[in-house]
Amino acid sequence: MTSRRPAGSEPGSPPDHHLELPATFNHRGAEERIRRLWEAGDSFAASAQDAKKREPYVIVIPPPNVTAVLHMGHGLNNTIQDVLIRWRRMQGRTALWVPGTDHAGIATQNVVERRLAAEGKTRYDLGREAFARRVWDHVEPTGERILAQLKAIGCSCDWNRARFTLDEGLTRSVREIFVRLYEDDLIYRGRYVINWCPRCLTALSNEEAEGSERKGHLWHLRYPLAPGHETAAARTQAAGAQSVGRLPDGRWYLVVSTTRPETMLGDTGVAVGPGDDRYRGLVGAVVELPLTGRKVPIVADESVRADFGTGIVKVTPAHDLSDFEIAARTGLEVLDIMTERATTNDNVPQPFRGLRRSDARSAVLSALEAEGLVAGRDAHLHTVPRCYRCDALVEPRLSEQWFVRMKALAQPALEASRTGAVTFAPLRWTRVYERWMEDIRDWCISRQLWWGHRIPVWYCQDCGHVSVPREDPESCASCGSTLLEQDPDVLDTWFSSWLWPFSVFGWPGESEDLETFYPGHALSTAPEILFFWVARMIMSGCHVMGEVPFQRVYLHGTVRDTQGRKMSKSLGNGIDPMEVVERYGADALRFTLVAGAGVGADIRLDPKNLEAAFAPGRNFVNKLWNAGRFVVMSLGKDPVLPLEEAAGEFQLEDRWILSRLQFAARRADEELEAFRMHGAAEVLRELFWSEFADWYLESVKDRLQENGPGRKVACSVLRHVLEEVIRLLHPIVPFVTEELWSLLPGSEDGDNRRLLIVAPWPEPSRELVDEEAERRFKWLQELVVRVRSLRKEYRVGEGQEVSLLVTGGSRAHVLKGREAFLRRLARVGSVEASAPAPGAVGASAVLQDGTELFLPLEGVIDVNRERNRLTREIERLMVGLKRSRARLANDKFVGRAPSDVVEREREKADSWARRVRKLQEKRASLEGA
RNA sequence: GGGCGCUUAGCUCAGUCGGUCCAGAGCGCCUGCCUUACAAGCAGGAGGUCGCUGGUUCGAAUCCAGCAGCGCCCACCA
Repeated sequence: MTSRRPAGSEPGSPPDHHLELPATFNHRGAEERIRRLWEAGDSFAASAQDAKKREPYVIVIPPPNVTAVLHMGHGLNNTIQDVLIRWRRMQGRTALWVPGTDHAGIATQNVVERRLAAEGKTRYDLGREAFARRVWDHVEPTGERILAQLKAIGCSCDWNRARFTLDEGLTRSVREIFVRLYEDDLIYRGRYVINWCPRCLTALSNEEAEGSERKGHLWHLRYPLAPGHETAAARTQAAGAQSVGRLPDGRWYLVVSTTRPETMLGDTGVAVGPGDDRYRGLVGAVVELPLTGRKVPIVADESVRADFGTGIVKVTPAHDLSDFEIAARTGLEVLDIMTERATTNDNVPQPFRGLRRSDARSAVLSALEAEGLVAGRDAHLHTVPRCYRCDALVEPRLSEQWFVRMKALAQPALEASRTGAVTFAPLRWTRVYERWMEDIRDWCISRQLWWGHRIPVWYCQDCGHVSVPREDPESCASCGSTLLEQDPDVLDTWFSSWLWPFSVFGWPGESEDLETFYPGHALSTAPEILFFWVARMIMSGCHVMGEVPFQRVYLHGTVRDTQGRKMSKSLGNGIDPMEVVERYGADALRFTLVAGAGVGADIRLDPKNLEAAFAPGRNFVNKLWNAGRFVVMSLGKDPVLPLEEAAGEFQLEDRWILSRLQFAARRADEELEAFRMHGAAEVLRELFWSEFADWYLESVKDRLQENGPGRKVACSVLRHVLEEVIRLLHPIVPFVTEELWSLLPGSEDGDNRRLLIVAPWPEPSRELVDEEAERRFKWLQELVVRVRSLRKEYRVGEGQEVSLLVTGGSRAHVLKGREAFLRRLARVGSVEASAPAPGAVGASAVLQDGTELFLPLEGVIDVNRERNRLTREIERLMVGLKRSRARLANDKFVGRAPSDVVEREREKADSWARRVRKLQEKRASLEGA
């Protein structure tokens, strides 16, 4: 067998073509350069023309908010999308990924308002137009940076198609859909109790008011009955009701319970349950509302439950949704007591005007207290709604707003899920989606903001005519007056996002793009916006385009810190993806995220230790780079034999790795198909690292030193497998693979003169699957590992070759001609198929198929010394073991010591006993078989 | 109040149809190696009653029931 010698040291050895490749992948230099190559090659662009030749595959990006730069959640989301897009592109699809950003109404306005506040100003100081300019000034650079960041992590979007939800085209889409829905009576204006954020000063949709638990009080208030209704109260008390009584001045009162006493100023009635016998006599009576002196009626309503509080409820229709509904059913008046100009609100008695909510509460309570009308209070845990953008307590408030009628829109979207036209991964989200759709409520879309799409509605100041036109009107369509005023409000930011899958392709209006690229295929996003966005896109898609906007929805997990908290700016536990890209490279970021996140599973990363958090990706990329570097250097400049021509000369390891490659390629496809990106990453890591690098490369090193057919065949396989591995890994780690691709010498089909990004995805070949080779090689692997293990056990250094006796089993013949292999991988000098001589000293092991290995150790190690060492160690252990056993045999110890101490003692003894047994076996093997 | 999810090695997590990938990976740890691809590495190890209790089955991490702990979503009990 050829002994090892330095490459290029004599004629006949491989050409010395030292390529000066650095030992680590220099991501800082390479990524930018590779990105330019991709862009110069127009690799990301996809046109309707292309799609005629190759079937399209379309993803529209969940447009990041222009409020701020990207966080790790975006890193995960966009890596997932890019993996899908790159994979499909290599499969030969016209892969189109449409990028863009979202104007994010409230969120963005808040950010800019906070900045103004720092300057001591409010938006009113600037006025509407100047404020809007100010927002644009913030949004434009941020939007640019977001797109640059997406590029930095390797996203292969068609950048020429980048859209913004507030750009001209999308504004047209918003206008068109608003007008259409209005014409179809699916948009209406009405006075309802909506969620009002008193900090953002705008209405919110139901979804934008998030429930949060809060400790508060349940107050019990006494409401006196109006003169003339005493008999009703007396009858009630006679019937045994506890919540009716008499004040010192003789007036009768009822006790009502409320968590928000200040709203009593807006009460217009009191309600009891219709089936509540205690209060049957009260219905129809009149209460004199304290502090205001208003006379309000007592009504019966089925929403009032007898078993909560006193079973009597105050009704404040303008400030509580359920009270509003009671009023609607019973005809109670609606009285708004919280207005922006509260100081002039005639509904509120003078002392309580112009107060904040919390001040109003204490003022009302002390006033009631003074009149002896507070019966008491209980601690109470309740859920209060908060603004999803600023966390302020949301106020239910009667107000005139625009709504979308959702029932009809939801029907086809619900159907789409039930028929499987759209599917969710993980599957469990299907039910969540359907339940929401089933009892969907109307969508409040008007916002009292200045940043967003202005509501396209004009009110005639002369005749009151309301017009909702496609073009801005000059005069009233009804009376001709030019005194038109546009609705001051803007639309919910999601009102533009929900059109995204078709608005980005130029809707309204026919276009080739729309025709070609709608519907798309997959959507990847966070489950938080399932209702806000995903569900609504499906509704608008079905309604406008008659088809769901995508077939598959992948809802990925959340990026959290080590404590499981969601990463957020306010907690300061975020990780800046750009910092990771800078330090470890985009590939390291991507691999870590992809490999770390199961389907829909959260991913935990330590923001305080980026080094550890991204080690999996960084290590992998480095390994990939080095294996690639080794192959490139080994191949040299000589032309590489096409694989088909080498086929006749394949060695066992060649057949093995080629077979494993087919297996991994097939699995990778399956995993990606099911959105199991982590599964793909794992399969490919196993193939590349544990099989190709750890075993195959080591197996062929000797052949590479030759100069002849053996080397040629090895080079051919080496090159082929690396090339395929690089293709398979490209969607996950695009930069380092593209770099290696460019370094690989020209392949048989010459297609690596093209960029890897557009190279074909490997097709598993049935012919290269070789189960026999896999079995044999697996056996060899086991043998090598056992020999290494024995060497380690008996401290036989790697500098020393051992000989090996092999008997039994069914595969010993596989060893024929594997001397070089065994020497390299296990430092085995010679192999003999024979039983050890009687009395031979050595170590033995049995493989799974029954093959017996015997490693003669005499002469290799000092047997006597090793035996003595073992004896000493055994004796040392025996001392401890005996003592331990003695304690366990002692009834006093077992009886009195705490049970966990006894338990630990048992474990200790067991573990000692095991070790002693092992060492005794070792010593026995040294005595000779 | 409803609904959903999670609990597997010290840590973070895979585990598809119940059975030779079923007890796995990465990180960490121990031991030995700077072996000319890679110390961000190589080789050899240690480490887990798969949350608990029952049940179904020839067979359960996997299916069923109950329990415990954690987390998420939805909901107008004032």
